[in-house]
Amino acid sequence: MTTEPENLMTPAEVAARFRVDPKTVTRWANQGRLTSIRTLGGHRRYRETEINALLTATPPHGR
Amino acid sequence: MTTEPENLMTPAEVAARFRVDPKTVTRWANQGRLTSIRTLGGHRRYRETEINALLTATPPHGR
DNA sequence: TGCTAGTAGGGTAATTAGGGAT
DNA sequence: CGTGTCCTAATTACCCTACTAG
Repeated sequence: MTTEPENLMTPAEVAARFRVDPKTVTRWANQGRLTSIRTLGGHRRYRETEINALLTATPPHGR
Repeated sequence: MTTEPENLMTPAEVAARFRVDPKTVTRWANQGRLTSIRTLGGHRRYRETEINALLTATPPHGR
């Protein structure tokens, strides 16, 4: 299927994952660093899969 | 739930817990001693659980 | 319809990254 | 060897008012 429904997240939800201000998420979207989908009223929604992919940790390489 | 959201801490918060300069926390991350997650702007966030684990006191082995 | 929380804007202050000298 | 400090550039946080989501 070419049109799979995506789980969307609100700015506040994305901000909570990254521990940043919702405004910062908006800035990322404006800069094109984040895919944003607009509601008819102009509010942004974000793809959950993309957020999870960007949320990668660098684990300690112990010792 | 296979992946639960992690509570993240800012460099300043981690530094306050350890009573060190934020720059020192950055060094720990660069050396791979600390797990770090990056914002899209390059700022680091740290896992609260990991910090708490590292904050465990070494009790005096009394007598 | 009204109501409340959240978001879009824009401006300005505070943090952070990175390097380098100590 | 580890940490704190100085510097500049970049990123993020907080302030406001108006509008949208539900």
